Amino acid sequence: MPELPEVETLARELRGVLVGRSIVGVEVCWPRTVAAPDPETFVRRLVGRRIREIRRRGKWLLLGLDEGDWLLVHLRMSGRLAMESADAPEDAHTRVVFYLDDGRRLRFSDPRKFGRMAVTACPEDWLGGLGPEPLDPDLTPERLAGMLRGRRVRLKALLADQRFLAGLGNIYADEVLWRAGLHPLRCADTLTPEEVTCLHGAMREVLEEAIARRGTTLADRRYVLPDGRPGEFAAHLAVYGREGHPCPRCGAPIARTRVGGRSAHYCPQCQR
DNA sequence: CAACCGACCTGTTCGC
DNA sequence: TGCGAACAGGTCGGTT
Repeated sequence: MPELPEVETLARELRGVLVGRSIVGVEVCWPRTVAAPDPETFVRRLVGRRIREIRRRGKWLLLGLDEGDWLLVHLRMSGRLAMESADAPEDAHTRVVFYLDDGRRLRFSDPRKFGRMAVTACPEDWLGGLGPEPLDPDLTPERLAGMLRGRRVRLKALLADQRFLAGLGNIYADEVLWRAGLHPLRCADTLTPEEVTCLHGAMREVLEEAIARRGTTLADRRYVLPDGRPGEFAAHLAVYGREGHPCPRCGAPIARTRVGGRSAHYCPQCQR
C-alpha cells in the first residue's frame, strides 16, 4: 500500500537518522527480497559503505552510498522499514536487516514477501521507465494535457500506471479523482482543458496534504513510520475504503467498481 | 494499443 | 465453531 506520500515520509524520516551512518553488516533472511545482484554480492557491496543521501522516486526509496552505489528499496504491498535498537524483539516477517555503526539496526519486514531491493551503480536502469513525478513543478496542466492526448484508457488505470506518473497507487488515484470530480472509468483523452487543470490541482492538493499528514495508515497498520507511529491521512480519505458511507461533499453513498482487477471507489453523484 | 489474467505471497475477512 | 474460499493490491509478463 505504500504510495508516494508514504515513501516520501519514509525518506524524510530516515534522512535524519541514516545519513552519515555506515553499514557494518547485512543479514538477508529471505533471499528473493534481493532482486540484484545475487545476495552474496549484495551484502559485500553494502558492508563498509556510508549512507550519503536519501531520495525518493515514485514509490522507490533510494539510499545513496559512498563509492557510487545506490541501495534501491520498493516496499510493494506490505514492506516496512523500521529503526530499532539492538535488543528489539524478533519479528517473524523480517526479510533483511542492516546493522549500523551506532549499534542500531534498520529492519526490512515484509509479510507478503513482495518487496524488493537492489544495489546498483546505475539507478536509471531500474527507474528509467517511470513517468514524471506528480509534484514536479515542470509538470504543468498543459504538459499533463499532452500526456493524456490519445490515451484511450480509463482514467483510474492511467493514474495508477507508473509509466504515466510515478507514485500514485490505488488509494491516491481514487482520492485524486474524487477531488477532481472525475469518474474513474472516464476515457482519459476526453477531458476538457478545464478538467485537466482540475485534475492537476487535485493531484497536487491530495498528495501534498497526505505528505503533510505523513501518509495513510489503515486499520491493518501495514504502513507506519520508522519509529512505529501511524500516518494521519486515513481520517481524511473521502472515498477509499468507504463504500456505502456518505460522500463528504454531497452525502451520496460511495460506490465501488472494478478497474483492471482492482477496486475503484467513487461518488456516483459528484463523479460523472 | 487496451484489457485481462496469472503469478508472486500471506494475513484477514467472508460464507457456509 | 471451524474451515476453505475469496479478497487485498504493486508489478511483471504473457495472451486476447
